[in-house]
Amino acid sequence: MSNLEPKVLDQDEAAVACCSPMVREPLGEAAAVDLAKMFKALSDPVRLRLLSLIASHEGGEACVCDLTGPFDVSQPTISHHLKVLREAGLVGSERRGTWVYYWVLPAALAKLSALLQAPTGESG
Amino acid sequence: MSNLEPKVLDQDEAAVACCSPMVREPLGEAAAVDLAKMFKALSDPVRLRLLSLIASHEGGEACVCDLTGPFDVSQPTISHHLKVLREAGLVGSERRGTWVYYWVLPAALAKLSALLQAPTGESG
DNA sequence: TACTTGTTTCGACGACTGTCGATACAGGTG
DNA sequence: CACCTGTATCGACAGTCGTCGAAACAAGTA
Repeated sequence: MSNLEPKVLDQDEAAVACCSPMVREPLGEAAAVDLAKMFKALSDPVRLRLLSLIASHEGGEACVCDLTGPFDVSQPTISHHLKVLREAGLVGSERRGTWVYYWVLPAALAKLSALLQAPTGESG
Repeated sequence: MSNLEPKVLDQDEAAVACCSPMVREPLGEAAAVDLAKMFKALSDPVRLRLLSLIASHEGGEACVCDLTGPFDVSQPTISHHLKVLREAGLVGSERRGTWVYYWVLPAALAKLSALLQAPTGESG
């Protein structure tokens, strides 16, 4: 098909897609609510470090016992932050015997990354 | 100088660079604090829509008068959110006569986008 | 069973956030 | 000057968030 006529994207379509750069088309209200939850999960320094600690850990996953050491906050607080990351869909978790392991869900990060992609070469 | 010897990245350097994917190396505490502020600015649906509305607006910039219409919140609230975006370094603004114009700072978005880039092909 | 270790949940507290109406400020017009 | 429009700031309020200690739950060991 030709693209002679300009494509018209309505808000709903942007909301469903929700993965294309936000600089190209306005975000729908529903998509914004959904994405805001993910960004909120990233809006705390401890959670940001937790995420990168998990992602960069050997094997791509880390036990909670690996994650409590590097922080000044209590272990229940770490557990709380991990729960926030999990409920935001940014990490997965599984119990194996005594320990609970967490890993990053790459698709979620990629989704946010794509959304923020800006045309730096053109307008910057 | 040659770069024959392998480069060693310590935490401090990661904190300064703060633009490489967080999945490769743990984020430093200072970098995490800095980045969390930006993500916090993105953690509200109204601000997310404001940002995409500004970015996708004709000419890459939008007057505040273009931004108050699409929302159910009051004008002072929009002004507040724009201030948050500006103080987070995500948008720039300038007064021209009666109107105030806002535009997206692409480098900031690119910085966050790069940080979130995940190796989807390898581990996902 | 009792005990130990790893992890989550609970309840509480202070701090921060999003929202509003009222008000102040900036700039154009008559 | 007075007046109007566009935008930002102020002060207040309800709701949310990050944190803690205490307690509960999960799983292994003796």
